[in-house]
Amino acid sequence: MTLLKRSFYLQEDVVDLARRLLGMVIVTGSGSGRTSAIITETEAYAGEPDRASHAFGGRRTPRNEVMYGIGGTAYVYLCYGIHNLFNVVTNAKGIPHAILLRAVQPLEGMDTMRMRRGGTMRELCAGPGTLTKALGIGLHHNGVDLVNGAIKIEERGFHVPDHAVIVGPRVGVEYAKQDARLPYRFRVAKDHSFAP
DNA sequence: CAGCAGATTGACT
DNA sequence: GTCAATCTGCTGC
Repeated sequence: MTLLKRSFYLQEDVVDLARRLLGMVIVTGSGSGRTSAIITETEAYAGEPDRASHAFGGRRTPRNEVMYGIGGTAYVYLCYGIHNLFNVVTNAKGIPHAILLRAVQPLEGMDTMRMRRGGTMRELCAGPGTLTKALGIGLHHNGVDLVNGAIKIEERGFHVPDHAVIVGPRVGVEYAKQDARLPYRFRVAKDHSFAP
């Protein structure tokens, strides 16, 4: 297994990076609270020109400030006042690209995840708000370094072939007018099984 | 400063 | 299917 390097996150094509994050493994916590999961659904947010992005038109607020930081940083924000959503910031400092994680597949620490989710019998990590809860990601992780911090993303050889990838428009961005239907959402087909 | 919509979820009719 | 929960930031008075 290989920790993704800074150079991975500094690449310019955020849509291509969103596709390539599929099959990567996100690791959080430590000791008995260690949890990891395979990334199975992502969405790209392409910075200032993208009407669906928090950084559209160069918008800069306390909330989205870390989007303007260097690639390889975590952007965690509160959505609907309730849910923590986790994004990977990409590209060079000053370019607010980000990739939202919408779903992951539990790999290690499922008992811990279930506890964090309040013992629910539902899917543990099937949405952007639930996966952060299962992985123990909160607002205190906003701005943490993914290359050398409390959250890591690793390449473990879970290859996702193109035929197993479903590409489509992003969810919940109907307000974004002409950008609402861009094919920036990537997800692994449900029947795909990961084999290293 | 009030009102409202939002990269959502889960409980209830 | 409907709706409440409840924080951030934008719009308009």
